[in-house]
Amino acid sequence: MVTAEKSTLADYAKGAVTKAFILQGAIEIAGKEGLEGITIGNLAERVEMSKSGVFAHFGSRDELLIEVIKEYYRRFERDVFEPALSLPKGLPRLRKMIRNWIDVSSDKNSPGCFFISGAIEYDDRPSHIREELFNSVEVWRNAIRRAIKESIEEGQLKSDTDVEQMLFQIYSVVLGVHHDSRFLKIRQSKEIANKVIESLFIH
Amino acid sequence: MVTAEKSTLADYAKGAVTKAFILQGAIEIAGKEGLEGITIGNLAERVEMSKSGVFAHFGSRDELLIEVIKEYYRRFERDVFEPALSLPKGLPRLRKMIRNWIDVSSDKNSPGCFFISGAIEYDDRPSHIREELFNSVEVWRNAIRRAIKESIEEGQLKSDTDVEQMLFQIYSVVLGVHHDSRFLKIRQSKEIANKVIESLFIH
DNA sequence: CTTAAATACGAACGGTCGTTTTATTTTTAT
DNA sequence: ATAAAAATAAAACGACCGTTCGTATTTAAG
Repeated sequence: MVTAEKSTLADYAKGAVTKAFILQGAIEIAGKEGLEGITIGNLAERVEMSKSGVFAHFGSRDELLIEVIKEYYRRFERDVFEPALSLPKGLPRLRKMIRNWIDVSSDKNSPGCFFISGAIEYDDRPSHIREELFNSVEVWRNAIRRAIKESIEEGQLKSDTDVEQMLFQIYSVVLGVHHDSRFLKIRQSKEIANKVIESLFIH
Repeated sequence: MVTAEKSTLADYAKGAVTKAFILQGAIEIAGKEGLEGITIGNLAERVEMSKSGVFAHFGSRDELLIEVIKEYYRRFERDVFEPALSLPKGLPRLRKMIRNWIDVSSDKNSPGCFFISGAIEYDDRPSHIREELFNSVEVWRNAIRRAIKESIEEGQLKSDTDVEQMLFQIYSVVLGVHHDSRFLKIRQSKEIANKVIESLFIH
């Protein structure tokens, strides 16, 4: 950083670190209580700051939630999508994407999948938060769509495979494993889910 | 009602009517905002009563929510389960149960399925509300389990059908149609869901 | 018709909510 | 080292939360 380059306010060192720390706390709260469970008060308590100190980093609760979703999206990309890119195009990659997704959705130590819990929380409430969530979900769905198409092109899925139906079935299975492992506390739901996913690919 | 029969306090005429009216309002709120979206305040406003007037019928917000779940369960039984009983045991009945369930889960004019939205709202929060919801869901799942078994016994499903896996697949599809129609606003999700359900029964 | 019980209301309680304002401390750049 | 900028805190705001209390109104039984 040499000349009179104008740097964004939020990108100064200390501020960015604290902000990341706050977002981490927010994600942890949302993992247990849902995105709507994040309040300035309980977040401030968790990160041991004053309410106004937390608040100042975001300007509003809505903006805070939007940044939480953005941060979650980044992590999702890093943990679920990108590791699958090391595998060859087509079914191997698709399979890995889904497996990773099932892992984060069923693992009780992770905060769960905000794409899933958020979809319920904001299904009937138009807002910027909903839009942010919706966009993230659409990007992810497009990634799955592409992987399905590539699997067809590679000849690993039947050529008459209905992409939208396949997407629906995959998405449904992950919703199922999220539901069964988190709400019903069924331990073997992950195994069943993976078995069902395989059955989608075989015939 | 003739002699000195002792009747429950809550079952006197006027009170019961008002209570039912309040519960109706509560279900409508929950349909839009979720069960956690029900507050004594917004409910009182909706039914045009005072907060304390509403409150007196239930004694606590938790008890109100529990009664909302119980009322929803009764309606679910009446609208989803019971109409299927007129069809013969086995696949016809099972098919009808699932179709009805898909209908209430995807219809945007209905409040949606509390078994599904509630499962997300209370997945990590132990409480009496969660227990009530959990029990309702379990009763419904047992009804599906039984219908699957009867379909096997009638020879309409393969004899080596894995009941728990079939239940998982059915439940997942309904979670999928709920998600796609309510959050993503995909109109044809109901048709896809029904198609997938049929594919489960065919082979 | 009277009277007791059931029902509903209005006001207030202590809390928490998101947010604003003012002041103080800490960090960064000169 | 000093001054500007950024970060944090403390206190208070009006709004709403679930709940309690005392009182009035409505209902139903005698």
